[in-house]
Amino acid sequence: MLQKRIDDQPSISGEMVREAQGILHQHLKRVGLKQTAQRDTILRTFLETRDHLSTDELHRLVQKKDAGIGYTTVYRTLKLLAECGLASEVAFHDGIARYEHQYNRRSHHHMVCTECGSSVEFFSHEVDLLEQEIGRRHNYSTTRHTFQIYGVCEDCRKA
Amino acid sequence: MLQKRIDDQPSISGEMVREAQGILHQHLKRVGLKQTAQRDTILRTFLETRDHLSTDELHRLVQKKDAGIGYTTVYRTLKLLAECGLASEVAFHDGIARYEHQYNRRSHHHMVCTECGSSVEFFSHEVDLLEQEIGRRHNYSTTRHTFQIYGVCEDCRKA
DNA sequence: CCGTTTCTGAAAATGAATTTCATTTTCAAG
DNA sequence: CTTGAAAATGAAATTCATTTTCAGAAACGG
Repeated sequence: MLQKRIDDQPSISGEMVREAQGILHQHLKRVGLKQTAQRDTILRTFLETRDHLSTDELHRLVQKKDAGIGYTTVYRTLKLLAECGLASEVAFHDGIARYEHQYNRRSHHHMVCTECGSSVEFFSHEVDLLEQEIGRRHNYSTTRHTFQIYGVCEDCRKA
Repeated sequence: MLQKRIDDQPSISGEMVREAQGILHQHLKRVGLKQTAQRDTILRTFLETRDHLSTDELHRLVQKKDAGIGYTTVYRTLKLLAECGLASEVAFHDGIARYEHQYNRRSHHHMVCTECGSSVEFFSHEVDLLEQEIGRRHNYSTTRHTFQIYGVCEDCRKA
């Protein structure tokens, strides 16, 4: 699935992979879980993409590295990554749960084409401020928000 | 499920029900479908609530009026209502699709308590402007957006 | 090493959403 | 009014992503 990014960075560095792995290992130790080759492979594969991956898509990528790793383990590891802040779920409203990197990423949002499913990321500090303001006004302690715009991209309008 | 509203109106008037029914009937005719007692009952029941209803919840309410109306028909009618702009889907990220009135409602958003599931509605014209601006900037013709804030409400913080 | 705890992955279960299909109803033309 | 073609209905079956189960395998503190 196509995806434009506003903050295109060079692909992930070995440095970042090591740091992320450290975060995962620390999290595992903290909650009394074990560190395994599968979990490391899944994390590495996840970090190497810059897409919004469904469990199924990540599973497919992981299998290219180690065909023995099953869907279930990918599913469970994505939950772990979300737990320790390395990934976060992002819902595009098409019935499939997707995850994206959270580590070292600025808060951002998505605009999704309802024709072809491609997406654009954008940043808006205003939205972050709005979360705080609304929370204050109604006495919620806010933790996060979702903001998505739906529409039709230029290419699909032409076709 | 508790729900605070910013724009509490008196409950729906007979006038509005008739107008909404007109919109539905016109839509049915336009796409070559037929008007039925079930569809009218479902629409009326839907309009009488001020909540975010799942198909299942609406089905339960509808059955109080006509126990013969099945889940499937409610499901299909909700899609019809969404098609003609009387309802719109709103996802609270708990795996259940919900619908709310769209007819005669100002554009609004939700803040949801992740502890008890209660929600507050709020309005923010800024968000509407943002949709337009981002769309223009990236050449999308935007149709809608979703914006939800998640947090913990005052009551749940106390408990 | 050893033993206990956790992990793994195939398969089964879950559950909301959607489709199927036999029957019933609508509605417009005669 | 009929009438019959098209659509609607609703119970049941299906789909499909997600989640759980369970028996064997691997991790790691002692």
